[in-house]
Amino acid sequence: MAPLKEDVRQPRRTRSPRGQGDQLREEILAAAEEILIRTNDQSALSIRAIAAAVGVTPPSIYLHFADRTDLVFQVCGRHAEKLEQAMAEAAKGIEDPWERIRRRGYAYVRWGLDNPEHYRILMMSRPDQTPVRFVDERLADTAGLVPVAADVAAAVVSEQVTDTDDPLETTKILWMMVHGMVSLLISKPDFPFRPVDEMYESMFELVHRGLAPRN
Amino acid sequence: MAPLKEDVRQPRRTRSPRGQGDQLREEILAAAEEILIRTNDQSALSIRAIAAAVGVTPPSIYLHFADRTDLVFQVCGRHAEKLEQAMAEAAKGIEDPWERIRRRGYAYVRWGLDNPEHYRILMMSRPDQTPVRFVDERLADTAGLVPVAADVAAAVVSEQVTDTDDPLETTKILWMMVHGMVSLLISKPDFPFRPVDEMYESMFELVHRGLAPRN
DNA sequence: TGTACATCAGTGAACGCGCGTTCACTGATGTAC
DNA sequence: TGTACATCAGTGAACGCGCGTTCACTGATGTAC
Repeated sequence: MAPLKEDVRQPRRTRSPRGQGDQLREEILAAAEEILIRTNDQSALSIRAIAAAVGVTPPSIYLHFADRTDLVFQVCGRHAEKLEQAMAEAAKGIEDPWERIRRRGYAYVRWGLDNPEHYRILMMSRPDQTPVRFVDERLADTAGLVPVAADVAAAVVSEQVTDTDDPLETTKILWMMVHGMVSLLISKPDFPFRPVDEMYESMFELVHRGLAPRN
Repeated sequence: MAPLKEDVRQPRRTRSPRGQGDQLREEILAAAEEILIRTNDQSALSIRAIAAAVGVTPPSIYLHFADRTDLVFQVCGRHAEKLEQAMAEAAKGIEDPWERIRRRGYAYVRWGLDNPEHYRILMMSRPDQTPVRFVDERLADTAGLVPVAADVAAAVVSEQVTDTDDPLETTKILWMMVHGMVSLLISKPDFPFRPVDEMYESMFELVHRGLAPRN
């Protein structure tokens, strides 16, 4: 075992003025965020490491979070919102349902690749290491499934998609596909894949043809 | 932290006769296997837990494995072979390339769901926690990509598939899709998915239509 | 205006845990002479 | 046939590590009277 410990201890933080105790809370979340991005390793997110990064002692963390799990989950939550936002942003102003789906999917893939460790916690972790709201049906909102399902339904109406399946179920299949792309790229960074954009277009094209009505 | 430690310590193992030292090696791998299946948790696979399960002291492990990583990777290796075998088995005796692809894909999904923690180690872990041979291009053999690519090529020849793309690249897309299905089902066991078989058929049908030539 | 007191935002030291790994050893069994 | 010796398959005790968490405390700041 390497006994090395990259110590990013900050100088001791000056105490918050009375009434502004919640400020530390924000700093803790920000530091956790930063550690996650820098190390790309969830296990580096220890109470002690965070405390050191903030410039505070470990017990201080407990003034704002019940335990480590609570803290990690809150970090997650913040990012899940960003994923949703990214997807919504991508579809904004676009009318064509297929194009909306395409863009949302791409935004999903991009977000995952840009935030690999967040994506890993949210979507690739053991269920007991994932916030409750990301394990069951409530996930549907978070993963942005519902809006996509609406687009699929709209595509059915405009006869761009065959009416063979429940839109939400079709959406889950699409989710699996983009998830497969993101997670494989994250887990196998050295595998000779083509550039993401190309692969995404190939996959989307395939799906497009697969769902389009036969003429 | 729960101070509980499920102790599955076995009675002390009787020493192997002279010349049969390698027997312990097999017992260690078997015990590791068993722990992985029982706990479904890679982190439960500690040197100490394995030693306890075999009925031997921790240092004995080092008589047969360089370190923990070595051990875990060897456990992986064994299972990767089984995955390959399962896929080969599934296609045996089938002539139609598409049907071969369909069966191989299904075998892949099934194997992953039947061996979730093995699948997790092989395909969903951080690259530095995965055996070297499963991170780069050598993976292509292991994940069973090459035979599938051959089937895709055969399908192109028999005009069941449009000749738009490199068969191996198409296969990688297919891999992403089945991987997405397996890994999402593993990570989100409480999410309301339809039964695997149904989902797999939906997905395969979509792919089938997507790759088939327009008539 | 002065002072006792409550509150707030933390600190310091310690707890017990499981972990991978090392090192010197032991004791049975086979082999050479 | 007897005995010294090498080898083999392990053991026992300890190392130092980082971890989450608890507990009694401190010292500045505001508030009540």
